[in-house]
Amino acid sequence: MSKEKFLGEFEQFVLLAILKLGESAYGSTIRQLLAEIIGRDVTIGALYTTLDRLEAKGLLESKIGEATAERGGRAKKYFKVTAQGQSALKRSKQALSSLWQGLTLKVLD
Amino acid sequence: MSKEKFLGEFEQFVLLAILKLGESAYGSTIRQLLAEIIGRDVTIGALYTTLDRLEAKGLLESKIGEATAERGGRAKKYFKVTAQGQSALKRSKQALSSLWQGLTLKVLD
DNA sequence: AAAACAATATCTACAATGTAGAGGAAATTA
DNA sequence: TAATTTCCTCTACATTGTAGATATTGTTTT
Repeated sequence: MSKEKFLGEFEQFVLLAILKLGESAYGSTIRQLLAEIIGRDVTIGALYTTLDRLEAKGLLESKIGEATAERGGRAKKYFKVTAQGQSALKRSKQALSSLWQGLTLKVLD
Repeated sequence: MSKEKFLGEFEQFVLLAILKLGESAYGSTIRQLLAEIIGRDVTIGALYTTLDRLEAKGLLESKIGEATAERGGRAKKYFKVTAQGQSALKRSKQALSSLWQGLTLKVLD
């Protein structure tokens, strides 16, 4: 089926963050980790838009958590990288590899 | 002055390719090297559009070569990464670093 | 139970980047 | 000067990036 599309860079970051977060990946935790990884802030709107798109493409799946919050608030939506998401990421990594090596060797430091 | 914008991934690849090509960076050589690096074809239109945009942003500069061709044809347009281009790339590399390391550690192989 | 509050997600819009392909320019050669 | 070759320009549209305002859904307060 797949068109073997390539992931955008931000998409890759998002996927990675979710992978790292494991069970606790939802909006604000993702956003937080992302900020650390990327080194700058990410607005909530930017994040959710990307999350939705990745889910639409089948690279992520989500489930609404139970509303067991302690201090009120809407239920969290937990995300998880699908198998398809993993392979997409794996492919990206391939291409990234040459970029990374190139940049590393090519002075720039 | 700078808005400190981030480079797109394809833009990074293009910049790197030009850096690697040195004196001989023009349309078709860039396209060729890019194909190797990225692992898939890049249409000529896609390439020039990006080249132009990078130049407009001051990350690249170009000069038309002398028409000393051997078998006819229009003069080549040679590209070169500016100092500004180098630093932009350097900044991108920073962010890429965490992505690359994350992907490397996070199994996926 | 209504009002205020808190935590989270959805929607809408627009900007930037990615991607293609048809077509135009300039030089060489027949 | 017409044909051929090599290369670049233009136009258009798709995808991804980014933001902010707003809606939902619980809890706590009054």
